[in-house]
Amino acid sequence: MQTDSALHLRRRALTAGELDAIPWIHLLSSLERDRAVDDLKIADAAPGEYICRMGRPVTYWFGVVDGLLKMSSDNAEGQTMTFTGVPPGGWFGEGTAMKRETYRYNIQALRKSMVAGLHVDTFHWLLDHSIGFNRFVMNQLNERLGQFIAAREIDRMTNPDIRVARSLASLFNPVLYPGVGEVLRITQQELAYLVGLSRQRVNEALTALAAQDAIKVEYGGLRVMDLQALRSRMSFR
DNA sequence: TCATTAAATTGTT
DNA sequence: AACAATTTAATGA
Repeated sequence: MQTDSALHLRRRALTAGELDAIPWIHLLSSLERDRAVDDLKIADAAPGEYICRMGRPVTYWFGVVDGLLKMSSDNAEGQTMTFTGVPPGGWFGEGTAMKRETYRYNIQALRKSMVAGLHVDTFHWLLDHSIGFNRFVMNQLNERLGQFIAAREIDRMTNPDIRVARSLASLFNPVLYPGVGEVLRITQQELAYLVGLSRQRVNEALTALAAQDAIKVEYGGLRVMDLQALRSRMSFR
């Protein structure tokens, strides 16, 4: 299905819109920003294509400009476990980039996406020079920790409605994914892949959530009406 | 720009 | 898993 070759990042000038989709770019001084922009590469990822694979040495710190990615890992039995989706505005791999280790998970495009990459060396240079960048990364690590703890809870829930609600809530996380905003572009099929349910069941759960005015179901996407309701949805049915 | 057609997505069984 | 209904994207005059 997908080729084995690494994602091909090409260098080109990013448009103003693409730069705006990079949340940390505005935290830099003009000097730092010039250096970052000069190094930034951009790539299109086809559906199913791998952005990075477990065990490969870290070369880039990645961010989603547009589209939707899936973060997963393969356990000892060879089964694939999905951790989370990565919507626009999300950056990942900072932990491994800091330690210059190998990727600890796979990142795969769920649909045609646009991915930006910052070379690890530049990533380290920014850590050494920009306080704003450090703050961003620290905040990022902290927020993701919270998200992964929440993900463990989600995994232990049996009720599909709640699983869908909580998974959605984490995709709408404004700190980790500032590019998402009010409307998350995701099909019910894609959400089904992420949550690990059938599309039918996801559709049913979404209809239920819409009936409670927590979300609005739109063609090719979902609109949050009440993020708090998604987060705190408890089991009662 | 509009009308037609194909493709994607959704709702339902 | 299959189907029909609906929405969007693509095409070409």
